[in-house]
Amino acid sequence: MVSSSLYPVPPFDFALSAAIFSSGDPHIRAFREDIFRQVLVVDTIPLLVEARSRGTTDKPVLSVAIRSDRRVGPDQKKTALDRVSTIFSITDDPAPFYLAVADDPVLADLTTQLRGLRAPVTPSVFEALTDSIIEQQISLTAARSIENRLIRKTGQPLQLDGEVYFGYPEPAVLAMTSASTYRACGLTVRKGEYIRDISLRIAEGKLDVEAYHAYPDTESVMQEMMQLRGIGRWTAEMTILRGLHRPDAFPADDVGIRRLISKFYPGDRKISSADARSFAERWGVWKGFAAYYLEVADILGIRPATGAMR
DNA sequence: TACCAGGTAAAAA
DNA sequence: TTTTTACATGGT
Repeated sequence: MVSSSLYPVPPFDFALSAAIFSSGDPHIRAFREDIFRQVLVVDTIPLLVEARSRGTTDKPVLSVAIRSDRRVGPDQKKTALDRVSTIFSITDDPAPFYLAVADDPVLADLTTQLRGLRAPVTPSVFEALTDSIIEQQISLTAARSIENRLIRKTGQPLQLDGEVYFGYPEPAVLAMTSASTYRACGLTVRKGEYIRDISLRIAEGKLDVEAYHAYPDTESVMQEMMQLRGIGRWTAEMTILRGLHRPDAFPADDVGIRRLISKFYPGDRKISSADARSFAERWGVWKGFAAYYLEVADILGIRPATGAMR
């Protein structure tokens, strides 16, 4: 076992940032008893990373243990640590975001109550993309159960201490996964086709979704992603927010986000996608992070101290 | 039981 | 060109 420390940019609240994984599958990715666990596949070797806080919100320190059934080299260790840094976006400075929403009474209060919360990022763009496809239309609970079945069925297993953990399947694996397997995991036949087609193009080297990180602006990524079958505006925005960690990606078509705006900014009627899109302009380039703070506040039952009307 | 839930592509009109 | 429909699971 290898252990290392990471030093996030403060303020960083590890327990708060990891809370979203509290209900996760312990053999895939979960936060239990103050420890975050996830399998990362590095150079085809599955590693179990265990991260816990050794510091405070203002002096944050993350202790990361890396476990495997094989020998872990220094390069693999570094890659795994980099991915943990990515997952919790520890190099982000929250200050500009907090400053930008200071004029919004609701967000100003929520960013105070949730100080140090980071929006988690998937270890790869590919993972954000496939998860977002699975989450189309159905409830998050239904989607999570389908995602977990697919990962257990196709992901790379890692045996440690009599437990079996699963890493997220590589594109090459999902490219070879049969229609009946996707269907058995609970995906629609069509969603299985979307994921398999995209995975195949990646495996063949005809598509590089990880390269989206280098694109200069969110709009250019959107346009490119929406050329892919199965990727509409909602899926592109969800993927960019969760996989690229771009603060300005805002899925205005999302029924959950619209419900959150209605809840935290009570108005006289339900809001449309267009309403949500124009409403979010108050948060400027930070609209995606703002939506995430609303979501976590909702999950944790946190209410703003001061009410605000639209 | 029926209906809705972080949509999308394809068929029908 | 615009509108309608099929899809699959989990919760209410």
